[in-house]
Order: sequence, then C-alpha cells, then structure tokens
Amino acid sequence: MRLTVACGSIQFGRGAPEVANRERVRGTMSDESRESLEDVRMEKLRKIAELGVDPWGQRFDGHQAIGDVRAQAPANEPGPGGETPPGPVVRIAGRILLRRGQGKVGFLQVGDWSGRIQVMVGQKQVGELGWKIAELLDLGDVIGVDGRLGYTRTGELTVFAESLTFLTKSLLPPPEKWHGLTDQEQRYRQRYVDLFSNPEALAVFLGRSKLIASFRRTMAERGFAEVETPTMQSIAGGAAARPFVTHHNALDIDLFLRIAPELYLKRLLVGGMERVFEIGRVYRNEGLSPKHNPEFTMFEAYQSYGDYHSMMDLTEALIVGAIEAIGGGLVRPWGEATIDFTPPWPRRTYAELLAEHAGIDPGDPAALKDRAEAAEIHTAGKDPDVILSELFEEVVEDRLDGPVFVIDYPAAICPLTKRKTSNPAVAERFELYIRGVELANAYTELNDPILQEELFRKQLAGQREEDSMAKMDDDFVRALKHGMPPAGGLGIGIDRLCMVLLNRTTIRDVILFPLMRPEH
RNA sequence: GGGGCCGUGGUGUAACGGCCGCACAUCGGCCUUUUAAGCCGGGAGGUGGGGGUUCGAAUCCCUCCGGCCCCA
Repeated sequence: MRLTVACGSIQFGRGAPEVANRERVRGTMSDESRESLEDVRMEKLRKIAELGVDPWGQRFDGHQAIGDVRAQAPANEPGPGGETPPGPVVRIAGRILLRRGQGKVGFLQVGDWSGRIQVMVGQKQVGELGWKIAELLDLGDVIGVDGRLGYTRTGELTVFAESLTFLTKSLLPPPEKWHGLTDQEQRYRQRYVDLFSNPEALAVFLGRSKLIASFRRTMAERGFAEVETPTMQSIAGGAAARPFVTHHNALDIDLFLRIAPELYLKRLLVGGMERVFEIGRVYRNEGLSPKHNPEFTMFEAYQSYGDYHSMMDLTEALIVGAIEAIGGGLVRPWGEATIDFTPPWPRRTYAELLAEHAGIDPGDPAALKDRAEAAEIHTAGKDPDVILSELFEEVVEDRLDGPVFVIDYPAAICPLTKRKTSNPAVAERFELYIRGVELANAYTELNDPILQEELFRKQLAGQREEDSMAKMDDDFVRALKHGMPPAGGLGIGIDRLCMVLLNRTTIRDVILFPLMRPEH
C-alpha cells in the first residue's frame, strides 16, 4: 500500500513524467493484476497531469453552496421526456460521491458540506479536455462544476455541466456507497472519512458548531465577556478529579492540565470583570465510557450580583437558544423516546426527590442509613451527606427524565457553594438532569474566604491517596480576601448537551477525534 | 479492576472443523437522461499478530493487539 512516488517531481502541463514500472494499463490487467486500487489512482493522477491539469488543483472562486443551489431550483419541472429549459447558471465545488457512466454522458453526485446534487456531464457539452478529465474521474475526487441548473427527464434536479475543473485527486477509494463507513473504530480514527461518507456524522458536528455559536450569542446578548484562562496550572482545582501531569522544561516544574476553569474565572470577578464566561477543554485523568472522554469541552459562566436562580434562567435561555439554532423543535427525539424542552423546566429540591424516590426523610440519619444499606451502599465511617449523595445517585438520578433542575444540595458535598442563610446545611446549588444525565451544575458561589479556606482543608483531609495531587490554593483564597461580589456560577458540559440535543448515545459521536489507543 | 461480544479483499457482509462466497468499489467492453444505473467479461482477500489441537482451522484452545458493551 505504501507508495514512494515523489509527487513533487511531476511537472504539470509539460509532457508526461517518467514513471518507470507501470507503462501499460490498457486492455486487461493480466500483467498488473497485483496493482492496488491506490496504484490505479496514481496512474490516473499521472494521466491528469499529462493533460496539463494540476491534479492537486488551484484556488476556485465564486462557487455557491450546493444547499443554496438546491434552494434556487427552477419551479418549472420538465414535462415527461421533454427537454429541460435552461435554468440559472451555477458554479459548485465538491467531492464525487456517486458516478454513473452512460456512454458519452455521465452522471455524478457531487457533495459539499451543505448538501448533494446531481451533475450531468456530456461529451459534447464539456469540450474535449473536459471529457478527458471526466473519463478519468474517480469516486472521491474533488471537482468544480460550471453549468446550468435544470431537471433531467426523470425529474432530478441537476447541474448540466458546461465545464469541469479538476480540483483534487483522491488516491484512496471511499467506503461502500450505500452503507458508508460503519466500523466504529475506523469512524473515530478516520473521522475525515466518516464526515464525507456519512451525512449524519457531518450533521452532528455542524449541529455542535451551531450550538456553540448560539451559546456565544446568548452570552454576548446578556453582557458577558468571553475570556481564556490557563489550561496549564500548578494547582488543578475547581472540581474533584485526577489531573493529567505535564512538565515545563525551562522552569523545570510539573504542571497540571486544568480539570476546571472555575477558580480562575472567580478571580476575574474579584478583578471587577462582572460577567465572564469561557468555553474550553478540560482534562480529567479518568477512564473512558460512553459518557466520558478524558478531554471534553466545558462551558462556565460567572455573574456578579447573581445567584443560582439567575443561573437557572441563564441555563434555560442558553439551551433553548441552542435548540432554535440547531433546529428541530423543543420536543426532540431521544432514541425511541422524546424529550420535551419546553420551558420553564421544573425545579425540585434534592430533599423532595429523595423523599419521593427513596421514600425517606433525608434529615433522619437512621432512616437514611437503613435505606442506603438496602441499596447496598457501604455506610461505615461515611459522612451522612456523602451517603445521601450516593443514595441519590443510586436511586434518583436514573429516574430524572427531565429536563429538571435539582436544587438545594447537602452542604457537605459542595465545597465551593454558598450555604442558604436560612439553613446552613443546605447549599445553594442546582444540577440540571436530562435522561438521568447531569448536564449542568451551578452555585451561588461561596465568596467567604475564611470558610473557603476551612472547606479546602477539610476536603484535603478527607482525600483519597490517588487524589493527593490536589493542593490548597492559597492564591485563590487571597483573591477572595480582596472581596468577590456575591455571584452565581454555572458549568455546562457541552459534549453531553450535544449528545442530548443531537440524539447520540455515546460521547464519541459528538467529539471529532475521541481518544483512542495508538493504531500500532 | 471484573465479565461479555467482535476483528474475513478498499468498503459492507457470508461460510456444520472440509477448496473463504456475495454485493458495492475497481479493471476491460457496450451504451447521450441515469438514480445504490444496467448488461458481458476480468482481477483482488487466505480470515488482526503469534502459538497450539487436528488428516484438515476463519471456525476449537492459549496468548498478544485493537474495538464495542455491561459492571466496579
């Protein structure tokens, strides 16, 4: 498969380059029976160059998106067997996805990222050179087409080519035209093939892009400034997760890839940036699963003078806005079922939900312990709030079809959250659940430096050995001592939101290049 | 960490332990309105790697590599 032909040595438009060992590819292939599909395409490349055409193409201006071309389809469809009246002149560019020869005429299906359209190429219509090029075309080649838009006898919207521009040779054959690429491993490793051969895959990532663009618009409308904070940090804080470690040579120090932007964004509130948000990668050194990729995209926003209720309103606006941007309506498919995103979404307290689904009063330690043990949760030596949290995960989460805001969490499991003034055991926090998946997490941010430092210490003391990289963030506490306005903070897992809005059950389907073991 | 499933020409798939078959793609031929175009003819894989059982292995066993799923 590996070719060592030096493409740089081919001289375009000045006669045939010397190709030593394959001179005859006419007639049967008896002598060349070992020739690979790639070799055959190399040979065609050579012939294209012989025609004086650059097989790697040149700038191609002024083409229209195929989707836009389709939109300007003439209304007057041809009568049965009738000639097609000439329609508007169009210029398109894209990859050849289907090819049907028909003697001195041929049909191509050309696709770009906005759609696909049929192109008819006739020997008489495209000129001598055009026809020679047409005869050499392979599936996967990239071409430009100038022509008129019309309908064929069978009523198919078609660009009737008047000239062809060869833009790029494809040396590898595309997957089977009907099924596309189905092998999961190859789809993830060779996403480029997945994207041009599976329209649904392309649609997912264009949808993801629309979602993120919509988030930025919504935030701008509400007066938030987009910022970028360090992804390499000497103390990886803001969440409970194991970090990746890397090393800076010149300083000779270890650094951690961030597990959350949170602590830096709050420093910005101290600095007077009243409303900030960041969209970026975070890295958590954990296993892989349909819901976890080691690097994923986090959206975080902080609003001075707000609280978690402000963040609930913002969350609804962001997601409803994203749905409008993506299209498809507020009632969306999810596998066999549907999810209704019509706002406002219910807001239920943690205690209520535990009472409803676990049948206990979360304030009753004895009942909690019994119920947890019934659910096979180990309770020995654990903080009641931790048991509560595990019980919640075990019996409540899966039943939260949502969208539903779960609000008012036990304070002990929320070290960065302000407590309710009316009840210090309860933290002003919400999580948004949809189909049992946690999609967003928000707090009324803790801005008391004394309590923050104490909670850090408590957290460090209770830490498991494998998490021991976490450290006290003295600078963050110092920042709080200067005074951080009361604020609401929000985090949304962009990948998981994409899964839910684009109806994908694995996170790898919404990440362009998910982490894989090296191929060899 | 534990358990299960999978890996066959470029792609999609088939094969009770008995010569690895088919489709698309590809090559040659015919065809100026096709629709996964059609018809005729040809080439291409020794079954993810290694080892074992057997007269004989894609198939059974071991191991390694890679992927998917479930559980912790």
